[in-house]
Amino acid sequence: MSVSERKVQERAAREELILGHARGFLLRRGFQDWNMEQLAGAVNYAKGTLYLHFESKEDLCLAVATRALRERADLFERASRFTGRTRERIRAIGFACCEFACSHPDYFKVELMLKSASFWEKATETRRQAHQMEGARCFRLVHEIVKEGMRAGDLPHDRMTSESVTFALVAVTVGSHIMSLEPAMKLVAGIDDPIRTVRQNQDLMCDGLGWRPLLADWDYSATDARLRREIFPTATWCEPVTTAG
Amino acid sequence: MSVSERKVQERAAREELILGHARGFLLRRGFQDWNMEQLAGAVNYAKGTLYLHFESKEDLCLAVATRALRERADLFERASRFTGRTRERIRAIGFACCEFACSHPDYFKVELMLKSASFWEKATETRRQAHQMEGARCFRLVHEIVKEGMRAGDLPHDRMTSESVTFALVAVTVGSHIMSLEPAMKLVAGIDDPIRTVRQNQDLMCDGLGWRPLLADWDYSATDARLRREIFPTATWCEPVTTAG
Amino acid sequence: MSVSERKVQERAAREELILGHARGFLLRRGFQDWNMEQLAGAVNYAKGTLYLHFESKEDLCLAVATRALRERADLFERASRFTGRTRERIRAIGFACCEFACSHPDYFKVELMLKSASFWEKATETRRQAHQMEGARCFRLVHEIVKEGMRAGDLPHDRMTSESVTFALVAVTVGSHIMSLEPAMKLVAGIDDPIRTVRQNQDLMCDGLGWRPLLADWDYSATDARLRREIFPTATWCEPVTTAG
Amino acid sequence: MSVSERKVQERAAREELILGHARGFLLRRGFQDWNMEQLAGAVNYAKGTLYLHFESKEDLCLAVATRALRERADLFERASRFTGRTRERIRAIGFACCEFACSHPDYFKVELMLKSASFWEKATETRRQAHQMEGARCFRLVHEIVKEGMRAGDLPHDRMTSESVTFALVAVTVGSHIMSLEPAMKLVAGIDDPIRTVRQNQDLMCDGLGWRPLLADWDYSATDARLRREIFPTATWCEPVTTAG
DNA sequence: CATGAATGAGCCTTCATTCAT
DNA sequence: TATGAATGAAGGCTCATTCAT
Repeated sequence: MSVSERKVQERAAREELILGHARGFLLRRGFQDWNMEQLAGAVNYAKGTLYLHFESKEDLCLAVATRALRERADLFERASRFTGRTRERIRAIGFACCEFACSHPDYFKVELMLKSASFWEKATETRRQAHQMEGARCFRLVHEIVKEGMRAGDLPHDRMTSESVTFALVAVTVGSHIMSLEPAMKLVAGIDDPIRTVRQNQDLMCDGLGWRPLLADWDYSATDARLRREIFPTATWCEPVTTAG
Repeated sequence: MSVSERKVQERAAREELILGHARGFLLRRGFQDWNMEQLAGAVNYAKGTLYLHFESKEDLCLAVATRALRERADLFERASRFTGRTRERIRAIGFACCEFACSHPDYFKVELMLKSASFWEKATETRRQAHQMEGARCFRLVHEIVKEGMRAGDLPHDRMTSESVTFALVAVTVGSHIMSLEPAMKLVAGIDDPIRTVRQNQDLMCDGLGWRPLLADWDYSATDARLRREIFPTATWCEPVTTAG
Repeated sequence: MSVSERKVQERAAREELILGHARGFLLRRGFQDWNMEQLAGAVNYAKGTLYLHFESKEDLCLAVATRALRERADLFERASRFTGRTRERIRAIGFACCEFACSHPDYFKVELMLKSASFWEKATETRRQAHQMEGARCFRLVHEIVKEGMRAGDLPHDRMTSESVTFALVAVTVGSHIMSLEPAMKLVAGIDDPIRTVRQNQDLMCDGLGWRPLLADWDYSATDARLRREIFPTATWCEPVTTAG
Repeated sequence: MSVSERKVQERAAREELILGHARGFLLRRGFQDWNMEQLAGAVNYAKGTLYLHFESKEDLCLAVATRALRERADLFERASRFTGRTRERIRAIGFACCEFACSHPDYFKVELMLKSASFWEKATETRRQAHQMEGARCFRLVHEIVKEGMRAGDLPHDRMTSESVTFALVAVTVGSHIMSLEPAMKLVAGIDDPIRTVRQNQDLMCDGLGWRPLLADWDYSATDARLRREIFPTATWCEPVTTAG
């Protein structure tokens, strides 16, 4: 029993090792510019061993994406436990977003890749579902807060559906992240701290949605301080001073 | 003379033909899942002929993207001629965005592709510059209106730089387009008209930015009607009735 | 008549132009590293025009080689008219060799190429024969002098056949030329004047063959002076002072 | 241990197999007229397998040439151990030359190919150096004997440098080999035994250089007999009766 | 006659995947 | 179970040659 247990553990550890290195490759070089041989070399296992864990290169890459997405959802979940007014709570999600972006810079590059290639055909059905599930989890966690905001009267509920509001928040976040990646954009728009920009845009969208208390009516730096203390005490990300308040 | 003229025209026509089919391939199958032979077959020319027009597959694909981006910039330019309050004018850009998205659904898929691969290394310098120029043109046209909004006092100028505002608008637009492509997202968020969603999110962002007149204070359906009449009389896109006003 | 004459002349001139440039390409880049398009560009005619003169790339290259070989044979013929003892006369051929090598450095590179590729299959039969004829002409001119040397008693006729002697002379000449091309050889053997080396080796071979008067018994610098005066007054090649005598 | 040993052996054996067939192709068809697929077919391995051994077609071909050159240098080395007068010793090298030519007829075709193409750019640096090293080894072994000949007073040392003498010997040998390849030359010069012709020309050159004892003053058939006995007992090449002595 | 656009066979090389050991 | 040698399909690109104008 203990032997088989250890085997399971070792197998999991190795899978983790592979995924970690694959993630590095994926972020740095995209999908084409590396091959399974190089990955095998990097993790110090044989090529064949990789195929004991993943059915194909696409399968492996999808696993990388899913694992990241799961971390993201996990962070969202933790952020969901934050208490306070609903706008404070959605802000916690935004914080989680940034925490995630910090430890996974360029994650969206990977995510984008999934949209174009023939990953989905070549990946395992199981893994496909796993990925969609994590995506749905992220959406749901935001959606819950949105719905509560409407119930609480913080957020108008007669203008838009809760789904549309959720979508708007997701869109502004994803868009901000992606455009931040663009070096030309950074230059031209004078963006020196991409993550802060993401948060700012989220704030603007919340204000636009009429989610109270508006930026002008509340001291969100206090919220952030509490959030950090209660939920993300070990946050790696160092938030700069907000000037927009 | 007439002969050489015709030749030039025929060459241009064929280039158009190639670009058109390449665009179709790109949208439907991404970059990997087709090859030059198939494209040659589709346009009914020989492989070598393709290479009389484009130096490499990457070069060709970049040309596809640039052509689309140019159309986008052209539409922005036309929209820029719209008169009225600055918020109305930025709305005209948003309208142009939608007009573009209508005739180029999935354009952003192509654009995203450019971010990840090693296109840029393998494409001609000329074409690289052409692409960046069109991108800059789009940004600048929006930026001009933002700056005027600030000058006119429609848009607060002490909270954010004009570049940050522009970036926020770009981000929400791109993000909305991209997320709309996601079938899962459509389903889960109940999005039936993606383009309307994009416009709505732009509106929300403008409100969030405090760009007056706010959605609640102005009848933008009248603006839209005038815009259609004066600038886009032949708009292919049929805007649904706005419910958010 | 005058018109058709001019046409013939123009055609010949153009063929000459093409051959001249092709020779340059062949010498500088071998057979592979240039294409018909580049050659057409260099001579300022269209690709198709090249094919009005030559049936294939191989055919063209063979023509280049043959033309050079003909010049070589022509020089040999002129050298053959030199009078004096047979060893002086064979020396005249050696002089012709060097004169040729001077105006066609690296000619042997081209000649070597002919040995390996599938030129012969792809070239016209006519051209094949032309090439062999010029080669035979060169051989014959040397052979005649060798035979006369034997008849005159300058060259032993009981040790070797006249053909073998001729072959030995050809071999030492070709070998010296080819090895001179080798940069490494130049370096290692300290060869600063390849052509002089060729002549020296020819001399050594003649001595080895016992062709009188031997190097030690005759003032060949006087022979050379007369040769220059009588046969090659316009020799481009400036012979260095012979030290071996 | 035994397993890995066998693997190494098998790998070496296959490399040998590939090189052998490549050599055949190279000799029979030059560099252009065959492709890697055909070679793969000939050795009954897949195309990809070839690339496990060699980085490119050029690399492979250079390896063929180097391997042959190494054998040549090895034979030279063995010949160098022959004792006797220096002219006898240089004759031993000539013998080695012929022994090599016998087992590698047409080797010079391959060697010539290396001079013209862009092999050197596309081949591995390692292999480039290996080739040059073997070439230098051949030259050095001859050079040593030449220098000793001068020291011993067998060879005049005031007429030519030792390097020039070495070069002359190399030139006559290479030239004789190459011209022997020419079918037309064989015919016209009545060469029935090319190798004997090479040796004869070497002898003539030695005589021309004044390397004692001259052909007329020494019984080299006795030397040859001893050479065969002491150094090349298993010589595959059957020397014909020398008529020139 | 001269052109040069169009052709398409041909080739080297890569690399995901398999499977015998 | 882990390996890594072997595979061979696939694809981008070149270029000699043709032929309609």
